[in-house]
Amino acid sequence: MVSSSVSGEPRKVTIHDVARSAGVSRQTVSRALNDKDEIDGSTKQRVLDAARALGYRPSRFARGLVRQDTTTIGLVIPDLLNPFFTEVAAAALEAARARGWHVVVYDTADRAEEERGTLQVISSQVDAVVGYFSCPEDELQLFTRGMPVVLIGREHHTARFSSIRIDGEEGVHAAVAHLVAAGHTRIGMLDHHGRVDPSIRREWFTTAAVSHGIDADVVVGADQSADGGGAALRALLYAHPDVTAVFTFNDIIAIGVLREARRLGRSVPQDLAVIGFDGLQLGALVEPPLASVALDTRKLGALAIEQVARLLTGADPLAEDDLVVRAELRLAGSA
Amino acid sequence: MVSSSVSGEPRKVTIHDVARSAGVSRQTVSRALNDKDEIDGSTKQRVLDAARALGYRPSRFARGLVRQDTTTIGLVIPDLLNPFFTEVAAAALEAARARGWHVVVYDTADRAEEERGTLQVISSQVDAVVGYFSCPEDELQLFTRGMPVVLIGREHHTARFSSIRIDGEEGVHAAVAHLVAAGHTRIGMLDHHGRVDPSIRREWFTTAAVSHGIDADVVVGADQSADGGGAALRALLYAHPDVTAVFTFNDIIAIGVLREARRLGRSVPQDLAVIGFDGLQLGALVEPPLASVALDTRKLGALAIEQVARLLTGADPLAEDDLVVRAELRLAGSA
DNA sequence: TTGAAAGCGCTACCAC
DNA sequence: GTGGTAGCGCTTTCAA
Repeated sequence: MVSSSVSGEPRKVTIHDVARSAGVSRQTVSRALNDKDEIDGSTKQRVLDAARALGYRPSRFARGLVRQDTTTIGLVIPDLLNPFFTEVAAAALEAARARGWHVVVYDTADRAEEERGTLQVISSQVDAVVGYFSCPEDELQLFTRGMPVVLIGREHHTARFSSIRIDGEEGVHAAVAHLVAAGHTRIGMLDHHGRVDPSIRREWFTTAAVSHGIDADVVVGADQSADGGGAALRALLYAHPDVTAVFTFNDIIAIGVLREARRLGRSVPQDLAVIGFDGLQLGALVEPPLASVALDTRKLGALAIEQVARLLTGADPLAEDDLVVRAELRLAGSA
Repeated sequence: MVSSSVSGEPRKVTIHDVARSAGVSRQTVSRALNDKDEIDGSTKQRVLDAARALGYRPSRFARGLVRQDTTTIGLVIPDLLNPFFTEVAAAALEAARARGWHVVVYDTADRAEEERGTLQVISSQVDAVVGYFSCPEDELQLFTRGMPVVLIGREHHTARFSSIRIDGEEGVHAAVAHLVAAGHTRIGMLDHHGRVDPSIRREWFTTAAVSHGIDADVVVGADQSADGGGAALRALLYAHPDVTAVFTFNDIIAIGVLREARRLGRSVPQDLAVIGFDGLQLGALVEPPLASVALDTRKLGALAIEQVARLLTGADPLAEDDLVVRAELRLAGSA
């Protein structure tokens, strides 16, 4: 039993209803609403009044169907509250706006489940997808069938999707070189933890440390939060009291380190030099300002959007070599 | 002269093309793509192959037209990089996701021009609008004709639009009371500047100060940035060297104050107590942690979405009294 | 200035 | 299991 007109659920007002109510044809309504010239002033007013009275709003689907001129892309972010992703999102938004595109933002809360749900729903809502995904490529491909996809921050390029790779090798090398030149011989790293394998950022650190002839195994895992950074610093200093410099997986962790160092009575950078990774704007707000192996997040977003544009129009996509953002050491008070 | 098939611009592949290519009808294509049961496995595969070969992707407009079940709202934010708006945006996204809605995010870069452009374009892309607008109501109404609109953070409710009001009166009163109880008699405020009239937050401060019998005119304008906060603190201390406590327009400014105080050799909270406004998560990252008259940004976002939902379904909208988020004093290391 | 008709690309509801 | 037909709500020809 389906009673069609229960309370609430006001049936959609269409252009037809407005036409009837104003005593004109649908085309005339369309003319009035779209500010066309070929319409009498009084008729137009009458139509507009009727439309308002009925609470009419044109269907964006019907309209989009007939004049297909809008591009909408989906931006998938693990956590908008994480400043790094905020910066990437802002950059992508800006680049998209420059092209007149619309961006639907999805925050997957860093959960695979949400990621899947987003993928399900996204394919019928956007023309292309940009963002971060942790799920396997097979699954990704399954849900995005044929839709252009650009992954951000993948460690390696993949065969099936375009991706923007982050290359921090030189930057991390420069960071370690700087610390060594400043006289540090025991440099610790606070890697992220929780995943099984060590991060690629740790690999960069290891390579750099080895090439400078210093220990590369003074590493402790940290939760990716300021609190996590603080706790990890304590653990690190407990295990290796002779450490005088720290490189961290990212800036958030580094900020926790700065805070914890102060609480421990260690002054930065005299007693402890700190270099983060990401180059967040946030790093300038703390005291001392955070040195960091910095990523150009705007370039990250712009590149992703550029590649999507090419994929969408069928133009030659950018080659892998061009889809790279290199991190650069940016010195500041903390080192 | 219209040459229809210039290079680039690949004409849209429709379900019809796929049907022809696979030698089936359009309905069968539809069935294959939508995972319906009533289709032979091999047929399905053939259709899927054809679709992929042709690079077919269903039109979201056509699809949306026929099964109108998706709600998309536009979220308009002045600056996504501003942590406060980031928090509001994240909250709105979360609330929208809980309802299965899509959210198109527009960053107006705090420019009236962009705001207008966004408004122009938004009306044909979303079912409702939530967010911040600085343009006059007339203009707003012009562009949003009939579309539900919920304004956030307006100082007063308006007749024409729903709005979520922020009420910091009690919170600011509590902040001043706390400072007075701690023995402070000269409390400065760093207001935002750039606008003509003093902010409503300043009014709250004034009221609270007067009611505690202390000067309410120790006020300096600050740019809404950490640097602005630092500069304003210097100006404030220069003009009023006896100030021992500062209340700021927002947390960003307060964080600049914290940093500047350290540089000036003033320890917080001993030499200078600091209380911000907003209650950003960011406040917990600095040292000492920032005391603040805190807003529940999640409630802000959730309320806005809730009201949009009511407007959209025709349910009874929330009354003005329910569309308020009250700020509460949250003490921390800085005060 | 206005109206009739066609069709955008897709899915739902029937027949077969 | 598959195909025809009829729309979804709108704008764009083209006639009147």
